[in-house]
Amino acid sequence: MSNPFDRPEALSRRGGPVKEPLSRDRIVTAALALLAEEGLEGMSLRKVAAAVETGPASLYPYVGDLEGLQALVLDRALAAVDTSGAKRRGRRERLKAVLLSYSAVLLEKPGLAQLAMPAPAIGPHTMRLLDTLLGLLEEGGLDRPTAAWAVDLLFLYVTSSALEQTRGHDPRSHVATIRGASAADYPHVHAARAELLSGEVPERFSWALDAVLTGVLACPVTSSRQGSGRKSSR
Amino acid sequence: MSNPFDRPEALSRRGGPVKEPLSRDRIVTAALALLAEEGLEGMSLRKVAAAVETGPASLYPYVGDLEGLQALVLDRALAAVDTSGAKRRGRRERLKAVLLSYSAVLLEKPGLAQLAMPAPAIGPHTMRLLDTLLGLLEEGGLDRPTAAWAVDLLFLYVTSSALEQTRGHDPRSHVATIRGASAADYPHVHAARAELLSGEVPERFSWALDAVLTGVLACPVTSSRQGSGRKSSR
DNA sequence: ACCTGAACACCGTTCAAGT
DNA sequence: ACCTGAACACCGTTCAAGT
Repeated sequence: MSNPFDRPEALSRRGGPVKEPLSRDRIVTAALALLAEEGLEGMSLRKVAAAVETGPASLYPYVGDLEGLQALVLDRALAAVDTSGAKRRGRRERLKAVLLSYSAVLLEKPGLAQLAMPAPAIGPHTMRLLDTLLGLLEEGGLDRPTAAWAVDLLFLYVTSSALEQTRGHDPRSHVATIRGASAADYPHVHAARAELLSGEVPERFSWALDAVLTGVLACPVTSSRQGSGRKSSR
Repeated sequence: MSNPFDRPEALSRRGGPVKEPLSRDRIVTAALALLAEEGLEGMSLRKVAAAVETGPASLYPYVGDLEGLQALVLDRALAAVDTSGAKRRGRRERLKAVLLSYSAVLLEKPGLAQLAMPAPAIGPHTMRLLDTLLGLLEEGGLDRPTAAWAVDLLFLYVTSSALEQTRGHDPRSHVATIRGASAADYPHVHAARAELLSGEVPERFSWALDAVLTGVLACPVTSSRQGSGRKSSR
């Protein structure tokens, strides 16, 4: 019952006050704007409250606690994911297009990937994305149990990859650490240091998606055993 | 230069005071204990300082800021990863054994996966793990460019998977959300709801590792093009 | 009854004042 | 010169006092 999407927001009185009344929608909008401008730590309850011109205590009836607000903000942002993917020809291309759109949305605002990583609660837009991916995977020829497990793997990889890209972390330091790896202590890293640092991000991301999709297609879950799935459909 | 492993720690005077002198090692040990007991937010600079009986300002010369302390704690914890993997027969089994050990270490203490996710800085134990994985991938028949990109993919997946497991997040709510998906709004989720929730965690994790490894083996990077890698060895 | 200012119990980081 | 207590500028959350 901790899912903030389930909790009805407090209603403002009819014929309300002169000032624009507070609402969950207004709060989430303000929070998303703050996130875009200042990143995740800029989106504090106190700053959001200030942005809608009230005290921090007033947000609680509308969005619950900080985690609730974050879940609402994430799902609002994911409304921008393009799940149509209609233009591409092959199903695999459509699948990659949806995943790329999801990744692009996460990368658009600085703190979004951080919010998405542990997926605090699933809202309607996240559900739409999940549903689309499941559909494309099944259309692509995966049996249902494999598609169900694969969608988790894909989500996790794309989200964590976006998180890695988002957090600047001065790639400098990693580069320096890898370049500085001695052949004595870390022979494989030393030998592969050029390759470890090679390639542009989109190139690597695209390769990784292809690798995961290829692997998923080649590893049907049902071939071993799959416990609780009820029907062995198709 | 922000890598805390590079910064020499302040030296305590020879023939120091009566009380056990402060040191980076003592601080990191205390912090790791705090992490184990209270989780990530229990490991605040103030609490760590209290644990070593000093004021919060005193930690700065030894570990830098909070991020520095977190990087040191993570790497210390990763010392426990078993990179030998000697017992298993096949190379793929050895690879999986190392990844499972890494995952197990992350899952042992509540906040570790959170620390590892964005990999703030790479310490010696992380490097050892990276080196081992690279070696096993190359032994397994991957060309060097592919192994270099694959190790990133594997790291990201295993770490984010551990993070997902660690953060309790009351799986209840996700279960309820997926169970409650209407056939009208989310047809694929509705149809696959049993499969989405099926399987034990280790089973799913093992399957995902196999899928990723299979995909990686089937998708050599060099087959397309791989920009900056210098030599096309082997 | 609803709303919210002020209070509470924390943070990370800095800096001046002490030894 | 080094070390650190106290101060600074924040947090999320609660609750009593106001309307």
